[in-house]
Order: sequence, then C-alpha cells, then structure tokens
Amino acid sequence: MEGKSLPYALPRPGERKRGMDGYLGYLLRQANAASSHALQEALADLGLTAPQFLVLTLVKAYPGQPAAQIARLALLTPQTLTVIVRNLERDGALTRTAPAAGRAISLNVTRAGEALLAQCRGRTAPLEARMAAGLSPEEESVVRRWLVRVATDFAVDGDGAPESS
Amino acid sequence: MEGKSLPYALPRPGERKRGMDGYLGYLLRQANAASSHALQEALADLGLTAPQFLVLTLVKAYPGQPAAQIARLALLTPQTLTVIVRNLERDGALTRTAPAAGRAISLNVTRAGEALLAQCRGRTAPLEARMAAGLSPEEESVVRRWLVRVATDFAVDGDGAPESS
DNA sequence: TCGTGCATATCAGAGGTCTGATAGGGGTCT
DNA sequence: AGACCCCTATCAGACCTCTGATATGCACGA
Repeated sequence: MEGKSLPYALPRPGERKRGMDGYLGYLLRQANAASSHALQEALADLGLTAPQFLVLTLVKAYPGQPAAQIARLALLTPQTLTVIVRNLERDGALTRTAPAAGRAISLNVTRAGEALLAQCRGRTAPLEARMAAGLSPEEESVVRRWLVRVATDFAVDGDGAPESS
Repeated sequence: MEGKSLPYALPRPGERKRGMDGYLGYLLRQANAASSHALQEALADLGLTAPQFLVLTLVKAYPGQPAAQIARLALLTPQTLTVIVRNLERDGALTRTAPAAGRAISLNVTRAGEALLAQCRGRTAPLEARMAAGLSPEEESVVRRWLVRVATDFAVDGDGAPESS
C-alpha cells in the first residue's frame, strides 16, 4: 500500500497548477468543452447535437445560401459542414436543393427544423444566462470583446467581400 | 467591386449578427476553434496535435498516474484519453507500464517525448502572448476568472469546490 | 468468506473536425 | 475562343470526442 496514496497533490479545476499554470489556450479549451457538453446535454432529448444546432440556426438566419457560405459563417470547413448537413437532412430538419445555376446547392430549414429550433432556443437561454451570471456589464463586455478578438485574430478564414464602398 | 448579387449582407467575423447576436457559447466555440487551429498549425511540423500536446504536458507534470487520472485532469473521458495515449505511445512519446498492483497503468513521458515537449513550448509561447495581447492586467484577470468559472461550473466532473485564492 | 460497490480499462458505435486530393461550373483576361 | 483562376462540392483518411456496454481488480461490510 505504500506509495499508492498521492505522490503529488493533484490540482482541482480551479487550482493554480490546473491548466499548466494558466495557459489561456488551455483554459479556453476547457471552458469550451464544459459549455459544449452542457449544451449537448440540454439538447440531447431533442436528438440534436451542438454543431447541428449551430448550423441549423445559421441556415435559418441565412436561407438559400450554399453550404460553403454557411461553413464560412460557422468557421468550419466545407467537409465538416457536409457531415453535419447530411445528418440534418437525414433527420428532416433541412433540405438541399440543387439549383439551375452552377454547382451551389441551396440550404433551407424545413418546417420540422423550425419547430425543432424553437424548442432548442428554450433550452439554450438558461445556459446563456448561466454563462453571463456573475459578470458585471463591463466584465461581460471585456469577455465578449476578447472572444471575438481571438476568433478573428487567429482565424485563417479571410472571408472578406467588403461591399462597403 | 463586381457586386455579386447577395440577397443578404453576410456578416464578417467581428460583425454584430455574427454569432446569433452574441451567444456567449457561440463566441466561446469560435474562439476555441480559432485558437486550437493556430496551435495545431504551430505544432504540425513536430507531428503533434493539440490534444496530444495537452496530454503529454499533463503526463510530464504528473508522471506515473493512471490514464483515468490524466483524463480527469484534461477534462476528457477515459475513452478519449485512450485514443490519444495510443497514438502518443505509437510515436514513442510516452510509455504505458502495467504495474503489479491492480489494473491501473502508469503513464510516463519518454526522453523523446520530453524533447518534443521542449520544442513545443517554444511554439506555444508566442500564441499565448498573442492571446493576452491588448489586455490590461485587470482585463486578463477577468477573462481568466470567467474561463475557469465556466469550466468548473459546467463540468460534470464533480471534483468539487473552487479554491479561495 | 462472500458480495457489493467503486475505480480502472477497453470494445463498439456515432458524430465532429481537420488536411489532402479530385472534379465540375463560371467568370475574366488575353 | 481558349486558358486560367476562383468557387463549389465531394471522396479518402486520420484524429478527437462522446455515450453505452462489458470486464476486471480492489476495498469494504455482512
């Protein structure tokens, strides 16, 4: 029995050592994993995964767009989008309609998909509130700005098309 | 300036609509994806993925622990850990030694793994600096605290109370 | 001693994510 | 017109991640 008991003091989630002494990337990863997990759990009985919810929401917001466009919006590759769209189509939540022009395939949410989405929103609201809980408006603003900055600064995306002139 | 007929003005990454008007979970996901992608790119020529780097770092910090323990530290399931460990072992970065006692298999970093890790640290430091760039000490503190809070608050982990530092 | 319960490991299967490679459609430039 | 390039879609392969189910070792109490 000797030596079995804790040669090291293993840190708990909030502890100093936890996260290689505070790598921001590590903390970001953990926070995202925890949040994704909670979302998945909240959506589980609706038969929808977190990425499916994301894609469905985007297609609903921008109907008729090609998959590549939605992929850019979601910061996902077209290949990943294809997988998610395939499963959503199989489940009857959205449709892929091959258009006359070019190769671009239009994505649209079905009525069943919209109903599903409406149910989802009820589940996500509490999570969102829980994430913002304990933050003052200024603090929340700091967090939001940081998240957006990291996402844009590190993205190779370059989806420009600045039609602003 | 050709103005390709866009029925909607698709938002760019920093835009208001981008992220369903600011779901924190969505922003968190995007920031993590971007950061993970950058890390993966930085580590690509060393033949190491981001999760592999994480696990290797943890095993180095807490040598001799069973996989389940490392999994808890990384906020991963034992199954996921098994996959990562299998690939790391195949690449000669760590060893799995079956001990006399029980079923617990000790994980340890090899010399090659340590060398790899040392190289990785040189790559991750700039990323870390880039993530913290533009944040005042107070703001960085806010962000860190929020990330830790989300990770602990949403984790099913259950290893308990946050510290009081 | 036996049984229960907990921790550990592992198999099976589903889904998400990437890189790399292949291919077709459409517009632009010469 | 023809060549070129960009955008789109898709196949193939690898890795990461989860849930669910199964098996084994150990500690504890009856």
